[in-house]
Amino acid sequence: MARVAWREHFRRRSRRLTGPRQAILELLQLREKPFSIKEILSSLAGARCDLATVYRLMHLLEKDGLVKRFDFGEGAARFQLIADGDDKHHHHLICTRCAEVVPIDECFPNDLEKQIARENGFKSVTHRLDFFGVCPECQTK
Amino acid sequence: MARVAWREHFRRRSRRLTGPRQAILELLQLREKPFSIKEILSSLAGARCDLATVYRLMHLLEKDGLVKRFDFGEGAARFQLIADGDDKHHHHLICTRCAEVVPIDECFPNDLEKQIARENGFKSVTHRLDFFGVCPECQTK
DNA sequence: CCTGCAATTGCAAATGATTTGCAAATAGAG
DNA sequence: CTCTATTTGCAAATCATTTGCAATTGCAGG
Repeated sequence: MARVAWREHFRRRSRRLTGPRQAILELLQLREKPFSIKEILSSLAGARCDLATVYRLMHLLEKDGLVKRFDFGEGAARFQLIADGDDKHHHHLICTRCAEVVPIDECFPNDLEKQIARENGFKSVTHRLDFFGVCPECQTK
Repeated sequence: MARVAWREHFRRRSRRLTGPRQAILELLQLREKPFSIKEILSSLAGARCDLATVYRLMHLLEKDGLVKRFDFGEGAARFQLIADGDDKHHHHLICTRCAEVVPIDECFPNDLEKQIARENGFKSVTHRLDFFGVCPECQTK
């Protein structure tokens, strides 16, 4: 999602593209890895802004579907800009060292999920599937 | 894991089977669903004990492999006694209403995991797979 | 370009989960 | 029954996240 798109997106919802917001959005699109709130804050060197502002913006972007929230079990959430058209069900391969996230299209077989639901009498069954490992880059360090 | 086994397990590690510990262990084995710390504390009606004691015991039991920690994304951890011999890789079907947990033997195909690792150059790849839905019991409420 | 006001921000205090320091209590080996 | 290392309770500390509120500031409209 490009700069122009934000302006559009924001205007349509009568949301203001303020300094902090622009800085954070620019930062988010620099890298495809999800950022933690702390990373965002410390990477905002010049355009420092408040912790609460970052949290508030992440909530907003998440609600608007511009950002995806991750929980890698680190005790703090991570956020990543959602690429254009990237709104289908898929999974992630996460580097446990650097938090790089690779989208994975392979999915747990749908039939198997239905079977599991049926066998146990559960309804509305969904699943969460993530892979954890060490990325090529981190293997060399 | 039965009462006798704890005593044994504890003694071997020179850990003391105190009042609070017994009460919590008894409670944990009452139900197969994982407990949150708050549930443990409030269910300990008679034998009330300190919050810190519960947290400390859960850490200890987790380290000893007597208890499994769950994170259902509720913002607080849950813990469940590990059944005898239940130490193999498996997944869970979790009721989003009552937190009941059903162990699931079906697993994400190993070959597919290897393939994903290979295709992306990742090493030491593992996965986390959980199913969420509404259990039979909760469907009737 | 200027104005008005609702949307935002910064700051500090509140929350909620979890952890920790420490002195008092106590299990259990001998 | 004694002695000591292990535990406990309590209070204060941490950490991530949220919230109240007064001060700021986009931006729609003149």
